Amino acid sequence: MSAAAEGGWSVPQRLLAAATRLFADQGYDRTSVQEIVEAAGVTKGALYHYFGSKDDLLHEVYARVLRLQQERLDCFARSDAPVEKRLREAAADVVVTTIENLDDTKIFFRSMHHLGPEKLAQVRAERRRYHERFRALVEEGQRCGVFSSATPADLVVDYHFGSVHHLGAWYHAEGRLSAGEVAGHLADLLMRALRP
Amino acid sequence: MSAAAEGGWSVPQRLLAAATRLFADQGYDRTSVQEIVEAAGVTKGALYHYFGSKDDLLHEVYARVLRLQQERLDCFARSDAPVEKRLREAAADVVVTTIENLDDTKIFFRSMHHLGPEKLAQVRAERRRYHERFRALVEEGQRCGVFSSATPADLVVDYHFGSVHHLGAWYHAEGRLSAGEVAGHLADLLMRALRP
Amino acid sequence: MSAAAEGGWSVPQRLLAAATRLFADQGYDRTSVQEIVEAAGVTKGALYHYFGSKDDLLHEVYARVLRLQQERLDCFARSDAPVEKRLREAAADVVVTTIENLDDTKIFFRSMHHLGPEKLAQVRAERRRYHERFRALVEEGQRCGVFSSATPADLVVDYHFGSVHHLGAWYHAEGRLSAGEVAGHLADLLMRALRP
Amino acid sequence: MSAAAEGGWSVPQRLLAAATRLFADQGYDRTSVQEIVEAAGVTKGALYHYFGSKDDLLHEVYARVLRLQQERLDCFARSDAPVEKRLREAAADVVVTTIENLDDTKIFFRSMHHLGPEKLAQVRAERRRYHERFRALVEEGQRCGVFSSATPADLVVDYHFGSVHHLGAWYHAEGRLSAGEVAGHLADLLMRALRP
DNA sequence: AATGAATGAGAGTTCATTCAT
DNA sequence: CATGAATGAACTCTCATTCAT
Repeated sequence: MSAAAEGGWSVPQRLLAAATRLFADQGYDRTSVQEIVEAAGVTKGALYHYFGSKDDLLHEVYARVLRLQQERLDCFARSDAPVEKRLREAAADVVVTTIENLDDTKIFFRSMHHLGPEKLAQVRAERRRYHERFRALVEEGQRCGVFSSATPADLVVDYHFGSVHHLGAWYHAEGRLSAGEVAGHLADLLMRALRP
Repeated sequence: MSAAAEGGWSVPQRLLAAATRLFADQGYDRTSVQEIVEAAGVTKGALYHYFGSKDDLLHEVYARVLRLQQERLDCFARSDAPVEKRLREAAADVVVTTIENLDDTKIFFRSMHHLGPEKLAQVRAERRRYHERFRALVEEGQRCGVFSSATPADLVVDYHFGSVHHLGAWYHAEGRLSAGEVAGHLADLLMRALRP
Repeated sequence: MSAAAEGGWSVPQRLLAAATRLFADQGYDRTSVQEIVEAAGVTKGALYHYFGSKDDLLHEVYARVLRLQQERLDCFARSDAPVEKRLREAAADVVVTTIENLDDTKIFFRSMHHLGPEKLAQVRAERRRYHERFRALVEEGQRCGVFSSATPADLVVDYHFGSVHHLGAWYHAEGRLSAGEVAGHLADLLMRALRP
Repeated sequence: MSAAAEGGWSVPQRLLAAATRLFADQGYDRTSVQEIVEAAGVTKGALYHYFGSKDDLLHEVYARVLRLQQERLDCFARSDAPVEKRLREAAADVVVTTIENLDDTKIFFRSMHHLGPEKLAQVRAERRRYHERFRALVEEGQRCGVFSSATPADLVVDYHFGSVHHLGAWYHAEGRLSAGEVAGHLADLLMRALRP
């Protein structure tokens, strides 16, 4: 009954959803715990019953994004298609999932430095694994000769992910291009830059 | 005499320098006015004598970055070299000046949303002009046929600037590559992505 | 079965033991109900099933101490030994039982003011009876002339009990002196101070 | 002018006085910062302008008591009177000054454990020096043979100071005995207990 | 008998800003 | 020009207690 109230979501789900929206809109520091609990329709005590701190909420958002992206990338990387197809699809997919979770991603890249040291280290470690898996695809293609080796693979990865992070700064759902179209274009740019 | 003290810098200069370093290291919200004045070796009264508010300090940092980048871009765009040379040099130069002013740039992209509405509008307008001038170069090349038209010019610009914004997240002065080398690689990637 | 678990103690006993240790170590205000129930291995609901409030736990500790001390004193006072022997034994015994229940005694003297008014009055009344019974021994000796009458009896009692309260501040079980030795010395000091 | 307001006391003095009274009446934990600033007629900001924390206020009270007692004891100990006179006067004086500063002393013995670890260590070190100076007097008399050596000197000191700490529990200014009378009696008890 | 989610009031602390000097 | 005392509102977080289950 009380679970059915407020849209059938549980209290921690509602809190996480409210925090995500507010953190994305206003930034972590500019969002008060009071705003979050009001948006979720609960009291402060309830928040601290489920989350140890405001920091914890942020960490939960990160965990969700990291898990999602890691799974998608694994999926593409493990395919047995030619490496250029695998990289292209991974490069496009990270754009689509970023746009589909634009709030989470905005928070991710804007508020990461607000995490405490040990949580930050953990997030960074996961992030690094993600980057390395992506870089491995680039290096594989460079070794096979299907990609140019003119640019070090890690710079290529940073180049592409730079544009992915930047999506939050300009992409709007009501804009001219759909998520898929943007993804296609950005993946194209990457593939063309890698042509030997 | 007091200007000669503390390295010969004026009080407002010292305040701005201290604020820049602290904002870049800790973020705008995490930096207190008290920290700034202590780092600058003055008192709060002095800060409020020269700057209307903490917000004003942030705005000054922005103004400095915007002015610098605008000037550099104008310089390259106005040259009468072939468009591919002009774009390549502009693309590389924005990387170098970003790295040379990495603190300012970190602040720029991380704390923009802390500005009040009217200042934000002003900054965004200047930023848009900058983007458009850059885009004009891409479009000029596309019209001439020296660049591929497969990707809309504004997406190309966002792709490149994405990687520029991202520099603050990974570039370290003590790293493997010099600013010039990174700039060369990133400009290369852009030019290769634009090959017809 | 659940009584046999956790060392065969009942839930209220476990709660009282946990509360006693924590109150003595950290003080009443610094100890949260959450800590108590965790230390006792039960939940908050269980605590509030057996005790009306956190205050009640404190009161139970007091009741235990008061009952114990009252009984011991009665035992010595009712003996038909000479008054100097009765007083000496009572004075030494209160030291030993205080040391043997040092946690309870620490709480008693440090947290008494946390009780509500009516419970406080009740505790103080019992405490006063205890003092008066002790004082009666001193006065009896003074009337007989075996003790000096230079100092009013109530001051003598406060003098001795002051040192008893103070035990919690310095006595450690691992120290140089056993409880019995300390008791002997303190009782000696009292008796010597009372020599005519 | 603003200094003349509120009785001519400075803001930090008023805060310290208010805190002392409230800590003595209600205990440290039961006294809120809000109560203190209201009693002092200032705002919370003012309190934190002068004191780093609520803890700091407590520490200031301690520093005042410690300084006072140390000075008085030094004064008596350095005299060239016979040791029994020096000890008697010191033992009586600590009672008088304790009664004259009963609020501070209550706080001292009841709330010491609320200090943070490093401040606590500092206070304890000063306290120990005080005890040792007192003990040295007892030992000197024991060596000369004017005091009995039946009880170890440190136990004697704890015995006396126990009764001093205890004063806060029963002494009232309106009571039967003046501070000087109580001091005389307690010093008498000590000296008689030390008779060979 | 026992759970644990949820409350709501209040805790200590921070901070940008003002203003008399 | 510059000081620094003082403000007042907002901040994150804690906690004893209740109640439906």
